[in-house]
Amino acid sequence: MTKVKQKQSKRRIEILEAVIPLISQQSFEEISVAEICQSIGISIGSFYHYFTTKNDLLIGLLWIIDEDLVENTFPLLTNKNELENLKLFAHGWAEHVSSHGIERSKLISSINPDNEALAERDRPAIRKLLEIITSGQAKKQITTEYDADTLTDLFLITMRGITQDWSRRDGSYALTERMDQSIEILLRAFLPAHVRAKAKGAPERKKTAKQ
Amino acid sequence: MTKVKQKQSKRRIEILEAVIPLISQQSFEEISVAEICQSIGISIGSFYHYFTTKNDLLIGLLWIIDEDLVENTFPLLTNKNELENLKLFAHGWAEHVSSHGIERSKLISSINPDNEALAERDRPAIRKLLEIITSGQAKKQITTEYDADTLTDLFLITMRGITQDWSRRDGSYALTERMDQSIEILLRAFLPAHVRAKAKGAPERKKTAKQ
Amino acid sequence: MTKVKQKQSKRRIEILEAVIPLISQQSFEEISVAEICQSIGISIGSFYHYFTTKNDLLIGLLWIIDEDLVENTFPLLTNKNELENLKLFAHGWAEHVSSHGIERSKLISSINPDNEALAERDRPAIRKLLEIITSGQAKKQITTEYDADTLTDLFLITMRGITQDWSRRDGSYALTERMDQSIEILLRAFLPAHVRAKAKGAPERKKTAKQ
Amino acid sequence: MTKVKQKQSKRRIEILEAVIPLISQQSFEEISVAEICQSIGISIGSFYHYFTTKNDLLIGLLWIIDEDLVENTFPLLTNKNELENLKLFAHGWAEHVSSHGIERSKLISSINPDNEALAERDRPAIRKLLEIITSGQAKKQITTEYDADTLTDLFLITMRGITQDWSRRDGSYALTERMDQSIEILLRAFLPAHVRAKAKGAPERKKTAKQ
DNA sequence: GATGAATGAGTGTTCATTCAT
DNA sequence: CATGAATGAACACTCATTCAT
Repeated sequence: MTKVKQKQSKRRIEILEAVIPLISQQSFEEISVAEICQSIGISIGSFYHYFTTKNDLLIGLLWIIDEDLVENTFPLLTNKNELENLKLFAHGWAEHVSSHGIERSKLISSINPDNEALAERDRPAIRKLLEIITSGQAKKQITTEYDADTLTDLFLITMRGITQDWSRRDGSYALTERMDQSIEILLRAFLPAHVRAKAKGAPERKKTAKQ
Repeated sequence: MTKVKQKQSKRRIEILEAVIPLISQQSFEEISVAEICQSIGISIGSFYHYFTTKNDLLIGLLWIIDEDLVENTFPLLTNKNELENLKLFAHGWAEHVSSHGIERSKLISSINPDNEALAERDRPAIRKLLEIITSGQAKKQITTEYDADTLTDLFLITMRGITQDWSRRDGSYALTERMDQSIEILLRAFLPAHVRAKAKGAPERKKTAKQ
Repeated sequence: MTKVKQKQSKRRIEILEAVIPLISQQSFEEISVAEICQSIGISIGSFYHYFTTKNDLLIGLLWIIDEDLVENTFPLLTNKNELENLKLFAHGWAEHVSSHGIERSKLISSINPDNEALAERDRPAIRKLLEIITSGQAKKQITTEYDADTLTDLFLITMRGITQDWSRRDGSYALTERMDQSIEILLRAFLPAHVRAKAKGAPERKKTAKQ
Repeated sequence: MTKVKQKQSKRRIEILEAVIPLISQQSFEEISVAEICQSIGISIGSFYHYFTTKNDLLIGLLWIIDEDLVENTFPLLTNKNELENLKLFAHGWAEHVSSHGIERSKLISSINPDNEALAERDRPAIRKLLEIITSGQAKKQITTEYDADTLTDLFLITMRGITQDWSRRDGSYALTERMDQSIEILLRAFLPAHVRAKAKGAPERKKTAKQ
């Protein structure tokens, strides 16, 4: 992260922020470097001064998008009940994704796995989730039948799965509602045995947000 | 479906089957029509005799891949306990995916939602899952606190999420084990209230299959 | 002509006649042999049985189009006044062209001069015109200040020029009216000196048919 | 026009001028972009840096060819007798065409009428002719039995017809002589009634320039 | 730092023609 | 006579990247 951070000169960040809106309509692969440069008003030469490669731009984009998530969502996770924090986390994630357009959501999921920098993308989110779940297990709010890593992964995978489904369907339904409901169901599986016995489940039968 | 089926001449299917192994190494978008033709030993002209477009080839590929899944997995789902059938379904799906290489798995998830043929891809799987879950609810094996559509979607999304995680990580862990474990956890959320009280969860603490 | 005629088997003519309507919308070059075959319901193999080449088809097309002109226009040219016959000839030509669509008109003018058969296309028309003009000169109806060949060429070139202008403008005006008027003017130049002195020109001032 | 003019960078014009000789041998449609680039020694990438499309090149070519005609022919049209100016105009046109090769002449006449830029090509020429004829009518040198537009069109169509005949026959005769003679005859039709009476026509019988 | 002209391999696709059956 | 699968050179055009100024 530090290495990446050093690279982020002021101008570079300005360019990144100018590029982000372009990704709302066309996919990253569809848009050419020339188009990007013309749209944001810099020369191709300048572009290649700040980014070694088009892929380098992608990394930069993911970096600032992530920063955004961390800054806006993490501070909210202060609930005593860690299950609530998990719900808030998922809700914040969904809001973050849906507020930035489908293409950007696709951008995030279109990971080129060759790239180490990209593979590391989710680290802050993973760490935060792991903290919450570990804490929840300590507080007996979350089952200890499975270890925290396992539950973290499942939680993350489910969030990503929901997000992808939404972008596959071109954002045709309300992502946050859908996320809330799905996570509510998933979290039934996170309850410890003694709580599960008393749980009443969803108060009423609900239809999916998705049409 | 019939129209698609009519198109599937013997030679066309031969070509499709010859193309599949090529997708194990490079992504569909990375591989050019010329490369495909050279690899499988037909002329470009012949290729365009059987496929109107490169995208037409993609549709054809997804078609036979789906057929494969349906033929090999669906007949196994004969358990009286529908929760077991769900586990078998997910297991069969994971086996199907992992036995065919990462690239092919990526192929499946790289859906271009513009394409109706592709959008319909999951239909047989969705219908089958819906049947199982509906039947499970009728048999009081699955919670009725959420409707069958909602649960089906969550199940499908989780399966897809797991598969994608695996291909994102270039198949670096055993997909089937991972799938089995994750689905086992998810299915805790599917239990009806009266069953949950008695459930004992996982018999012993397990580490994730993923390293 | 005889050599060409021998080639014209019954089936060949049937095919030619089936192809003609296809040329009304798309140009000859735009339409592929495969499309032609599909449209008229023969196999590619059959096509190449009757035509050695796509260009061979073109020659055949021009041949029957010409026949049409000869059959429908020449019999009308029986006026005593040869200037009237010239007008009738031009009028018939214009009707012939405009009744068969712009693309067919373009087809006629898109002559590939490499091709001898095509170069000879206009011969019957030229011969007929030459007859009329020669006769007109003999009858003192047409000036003898220029020889018949010269006048014939000018007449033909003007007719073709008018036709081309019309097809260049995608048939946006009435060709026959335009032809009549232009030829009327041209024929003023064909009058012998003693007639010109008495001529009154056009009875009234006219606007061009073309908008 | 201004927009087009702005596009004409120095390098672009250099390329256009380098392309012109290539069109003397093969038709524009026959020559590929790759061939053009190789012949004039630029990369395909460079070509597409200056021309958005192969058709864009065509427009550019017509543009500079027209400029040439205007610059070299229009200044000569200063005669008091407008009929003489018409002859000079036609002569200049013929010289212009024949000095630039048949293929270039074909290029000019192979107008794709979809293209607005191309449709406007003749405008300067049309306007100039109209001026001459209108002026000639005012001076009683040209008949007023037909309006200036009609006569202009006929004149232009005849010139184009002659040019096309010449290029159809692969430039096998002297275009300028042919043009002069044909226009001389045509202009007999342009004479006002009172002049026609006195006209003596061609001083001696001439054979067509064309063999 | 900034520019943008130059590069050229690569793309998906077309199509007249051949020929074994 | 008839078929249609097979061919493969050719096409217009794209685009990430380099580098001299």
